[in-house]
Amino acid sequence: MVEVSAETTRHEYTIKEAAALTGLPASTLRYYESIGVIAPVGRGVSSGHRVYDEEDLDQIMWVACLAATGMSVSDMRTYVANGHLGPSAAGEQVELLTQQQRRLASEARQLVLRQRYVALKIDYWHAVAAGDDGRAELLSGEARHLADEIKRAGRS
Amino acid sequence: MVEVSAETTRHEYTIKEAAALTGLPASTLRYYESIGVIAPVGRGVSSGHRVYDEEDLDQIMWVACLAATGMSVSDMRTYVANGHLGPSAAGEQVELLTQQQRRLASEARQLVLRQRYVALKIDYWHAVAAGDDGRAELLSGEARHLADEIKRAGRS
DNA sequence: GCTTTGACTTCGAGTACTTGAAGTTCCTAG
DNA sequence: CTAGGAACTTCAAGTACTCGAAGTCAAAGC
Repeated sequence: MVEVSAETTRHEYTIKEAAALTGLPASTLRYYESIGVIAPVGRGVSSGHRVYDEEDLDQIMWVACLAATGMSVSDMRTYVANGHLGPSAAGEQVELLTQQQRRLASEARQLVLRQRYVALKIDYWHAVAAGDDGRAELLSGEARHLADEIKRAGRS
Repeated sequence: MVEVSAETTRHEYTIKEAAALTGLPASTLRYYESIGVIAPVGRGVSSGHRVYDEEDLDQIMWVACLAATGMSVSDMRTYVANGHLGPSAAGEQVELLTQQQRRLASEARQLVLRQRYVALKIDYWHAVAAGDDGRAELLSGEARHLADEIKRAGRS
């Protein structure tokens, strides 16, 4: 069907793979493309399906960083249009990726707290079901304390 | 203007105070009330403004916790409704919470992989900026390998 | 060769807030 | 007592996805 490229092996990805790689859902990738935040992606000749290459992935990663730092889509569009995107802005890329790294770390911390909170609540309801009011009371207090911790972590 | 409280001090709060105490914006409190996630709040007789008491605050705290764990509003509504039923609804509560726990665990796995990916991308751009094409190539390959891993994890 | 399965496509509607407009009401100060 | 401003009210529209329906395309099984 498709003849093999003679020289470089060009890595290509489906939208699902691109989504897994960049952390953005496939629906969001389509949405971003439709509103012009990311450049139009190439299509498979016969299928019409989106085909992402490494360059696309770098671009999406960059946009994902902008989105993660709380930039609105209209601002992102402007920023991307102003040519801040691409290898020439490597320094800027690193800075935003570092920011993204911090955000992911914070997200991970919050996730752990939430997991503990949910686990606590499950214990609580088990205690209630077992009629152990003393233990239920204790766990309820613990959950409340943890809720405060979650809120504190969320503000950071 | 000084009210003569007969016995106990009844704590009452404006929507702004309730927002500050529970961590949810005032607009969200109004929204949650309008869709029935929290019970209708009492109103000032002459002003028509919302007046929150301690019980309201407890309920909102609880809903804020559910929201923080990423639960949908319709699930929250069910959950809160069941909460008033006491121990008899414990089974359903546990089921909902266990579902939430699984979701959070999967999210955590994805997060770790994404952190590694971003770290790799930072190293990559450092290498590009330094003109170290060999290292850049190497890191690019590693990123691709990690991409496969993320792809595998995404299927679970 | 045909059919089924599954991933992709677009498009329009739904979700969970969020913001803005326009209109009260509360409070403070002159 | 009255004027001004902050804070509240509702309601409508905007935002940034997110989902479901209906259709297309390609490889695997019979």
